[in-house]
Amino acid sequence: MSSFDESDAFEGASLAARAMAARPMPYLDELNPAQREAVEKMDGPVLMLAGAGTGKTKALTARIVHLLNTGRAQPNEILAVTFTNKAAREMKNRVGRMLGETVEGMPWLGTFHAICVKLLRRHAELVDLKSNFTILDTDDQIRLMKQLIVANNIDEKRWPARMLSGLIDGWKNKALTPDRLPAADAGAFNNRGGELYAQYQTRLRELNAVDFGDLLLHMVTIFQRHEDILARYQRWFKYILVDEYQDTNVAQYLWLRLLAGGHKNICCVGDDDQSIYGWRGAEVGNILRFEKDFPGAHVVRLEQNYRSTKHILAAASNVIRGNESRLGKTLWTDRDDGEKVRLIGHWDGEEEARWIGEEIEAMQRGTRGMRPLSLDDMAILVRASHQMRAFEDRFLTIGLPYRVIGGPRFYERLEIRDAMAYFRVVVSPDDDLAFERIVNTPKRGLGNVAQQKIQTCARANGVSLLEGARLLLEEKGIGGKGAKELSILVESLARWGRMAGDNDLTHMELAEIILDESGYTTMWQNDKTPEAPGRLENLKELVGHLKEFENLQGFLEHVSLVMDTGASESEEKVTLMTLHAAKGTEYPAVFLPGWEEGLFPSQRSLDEGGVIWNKDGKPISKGLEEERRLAYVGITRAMEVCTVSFVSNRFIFSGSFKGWTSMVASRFIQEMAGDEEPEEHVTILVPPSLNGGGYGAASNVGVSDVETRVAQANTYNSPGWKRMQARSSEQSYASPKSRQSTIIDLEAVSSFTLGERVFHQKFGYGIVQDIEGDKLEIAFDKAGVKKVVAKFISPSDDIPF
DNA sequence: TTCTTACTGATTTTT
DNA sequence: TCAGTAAGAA
Repeated sequence: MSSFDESDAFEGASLAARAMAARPMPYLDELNPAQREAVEKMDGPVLMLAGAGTGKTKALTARIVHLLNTGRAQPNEILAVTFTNKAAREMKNRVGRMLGETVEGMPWLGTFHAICVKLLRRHAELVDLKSNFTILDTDDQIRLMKQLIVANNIDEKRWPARMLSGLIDGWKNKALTPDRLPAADAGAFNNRGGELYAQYQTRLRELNAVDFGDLLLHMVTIFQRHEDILARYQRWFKYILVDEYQDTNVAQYLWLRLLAGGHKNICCVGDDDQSIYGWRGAEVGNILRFEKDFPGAHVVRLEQNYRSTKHILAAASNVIRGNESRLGKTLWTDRDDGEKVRLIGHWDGEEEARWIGEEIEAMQRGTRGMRPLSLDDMAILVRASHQMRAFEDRFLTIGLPYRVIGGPRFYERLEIRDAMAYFRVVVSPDDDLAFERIVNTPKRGLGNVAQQKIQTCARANGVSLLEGARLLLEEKGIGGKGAKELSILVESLARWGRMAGDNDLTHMELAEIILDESGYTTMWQNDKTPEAPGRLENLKELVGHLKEFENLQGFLEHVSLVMDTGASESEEKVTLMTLHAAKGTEYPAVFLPGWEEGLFPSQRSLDEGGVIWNKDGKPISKGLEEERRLAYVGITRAMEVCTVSFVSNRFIFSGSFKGWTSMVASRFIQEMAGDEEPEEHVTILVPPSLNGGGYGAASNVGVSDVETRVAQANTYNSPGWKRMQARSSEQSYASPKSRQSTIIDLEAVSSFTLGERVFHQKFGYGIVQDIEGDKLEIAFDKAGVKKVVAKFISPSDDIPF
C-alpha cells in the first residue's frame, strides 16, 4: 500500500474521481434504497436513523466515498467523527478499501477527542495553554483532585476525589465552565463544588495540562469567543459526518452545531434505541431533537436488518416497544425465521454458568442439526462486570478458552503507567504529576516528609518539582539516604534527557536504559508476588510497542488518546463482555444471563435514573428506558441463536448486606414474549437436572421446591466434593503453624509430590512443579504457572464432578 | 519508613 | 468476593 501526503491527495482523489465517474459507481449498486438515499442526499442536514444491523457503517463509508468521487470535497475537507478509536480505524479501512488506497489524506476522520487535540494544539494560547500541553488520564485527574481536597481541609473520606471527578466530568460534558455553573451544581460536594472546580482548572493551567473533557470544552469556548476562527473552520469543513449521534453529550453537540452552522451539511447517524450511555452524559435528546435543530432536515430510516433471524428480531422489537421516548423504527428482515429465542431458568448462578458452559461445548460440536460453531462465534453478555466471575471460574475449571473484553486495559496497568511516567519526566521535565508518581517508585526512602519538602521548595521558587528537588539538594535541605537516592535520580533524569537527543540511540534502547538504571525492572524482579512475572512481561511488550513510533514523545501522545493496543489473539475463544461493550458487535450465538429484577434492570438505574413525563402526563422512568435499550442491544447482537437466562437465587454483595437473595425474573422476559401471543418467538428450555420445572417453576420457587431442587441439582453431594471440603478445613488449621516451622510446613503439604497432577477450583488441572512451605507452584493446563496455597489444591483424582 | 491487618464499599466506561 | 485504602505495629 502506498501512502501519500495531503498535496498528493488532491491529485489522487480527482484522478480516482474521474476514473470512477467514467463507469457506474459500484459502491452505490451494493446499497439498498434507504441506504442509497442517505448517501446521495449530500447537501443540507441529514439524519440517518440506522437500526441495529442495518448496514450503517456501510452507508456512512459509501457516503464519504461518494463525496470524494463526485468531487464535492477533498479528503481533507471532510470532518468525520466517531466515538471510539476502533470505529475510526474501521471507517478509515473501509473507505480506503473502497478507494483502493489507504486514506492518509483524510486527516479529519477520527474521534471527537483526537480531532480536538489537533485543533487545540493550533489554538492553545487562546485558552492560556502552550501548544505542547499534556493530556491527563483519569488516574492523574483523580490524584490532582485528591491534592486539592486535602489542601482545602476537606475530609477525603466523606468527600472522595472520585466523586468530585465524577461531578466535574459531568459539568464538562454539559459544557459548563466554572463561571457558568448553576448555583445548584456549585453547591454540590459539601458546598465547595464550584470552588474546587475553579481551583482544579487553575491547577491544570499551571501544569499546562488538560483532561479529556477539556479537549471538547476548550474548543467550544474558542469557537464561541472567536468568530473569525470558527468561520475559518466552517468554511474548511465542507461536509460533516457523525457516527453514533445518540451518544453525543452537550459539549459535543455544541461543538458540532457551531461547526455545521454555516452550510449545515451535516449527516448524523445513530439509533435512539441504542442510546445506553446516558449515565455518562450522552443526551438522547440530541438525536430526538435533530429536526428542530436543523430545520428542513432530511430523515432516512434504515430498517432492513441483515444480521438476525425473524424470531430474534421480533423478540427485540417486542422489548423496545415498551419505551415511550423513541423516534420509532420497525426492523424487518428477509432472512429465515430461524430458531426462537431460548429462555431458561436456573436454580442459582453457579448452575447457570455450568449450563452455559455445557451448552457452548455442545454448540461447538454442533447440536440438533445445527452447524458446529467456533468459540469465536459465541458471546456471553452480562449487565455488570462482576457477573463475569462466575463464568470465568467455570470456564477455567472445564478448560474452556475465553476472552474478556473491557476490563483493565493494557495502558491502565500499574507497571505500564509507572514506566510511562518515567518516560514522561524524561521527555518533559516539568511534568509534575509524573514526577510525583516515580519519585519513590521503586522505594528510594523518599516518604511523605521528603516529598512534602520538595513540594514546598518547588512552590517557593515557582519551579517544577524536579527543579525543586535539585534546589533542595543544593541547599542541603534534606539528608540521609533519601538525599543520596534523590540526587542519583535527579542526575539520571538529566542524563536520560540528554540521551533522548542522541541520534545513535534508538528510543527503544533508551526506554530499556531508563527502566533498568532507575531500578524499576529490578524492583519487579525482586518481587515475589505471583503477578510480578506478568508485569515484567508487560514491560517488555511496552518496549516492543515503541517500535511503531518515531520517538518517545510521539508514543506518549498516541497513548494518551488511544488506550488500547489493538492486539489480536489467534486462538479460538468464547467472548465474555458487558452489554455496554457489546454495542456494535455481532455473534451467531449469544447468551444473556442474569435477567432478573434488580440486576437487569439494575436497581440503581431504577432508583436514580430520574423521571420524565410523556404527553399524557404519565411518568416514565428514564433509567428503566435505558435499561430496556440495553436489553434491546443485547438481543440484537445475536445472528442465529439467542439464549436468555435467569436464576431464582443469587448470592448478592451490596454494601453491608451479603447473602442469598431470591430473585424474580426480569420484566424484560415477559416483554420479550409480547402480549398477544406469548410464545410465538420464545421457547422455554428445561434445565437437564430438573424434572418438570421450566419457566414458572424456576421463577417462583416455593420452599418445598427448593429442597427437592437442592437434592437434584447439587452435585456437591458427591464423595469427592466432601473430601475436598474436609481437606481445606484441615489445612487451614495447619497453616498458622507453618509460620513457625518449616518442618511442620512440609508435613502440611506432604500429601503432594513434585510432578503430581492436581486440581484447583479456579484454575483447573495442573502439575506440581515446586513446593515452598505451604505454597505450591503449579503449571496449570489452561491458566499457566501460578503459586497457590496448598489448601486450595486437591489431588486430581479427587475432583468433585 | 514500611509491612501488616482491618475495613469499606461495590453498575455500566470511552477518550 | 475482591480490591483499594487507612490505621497500627515493628
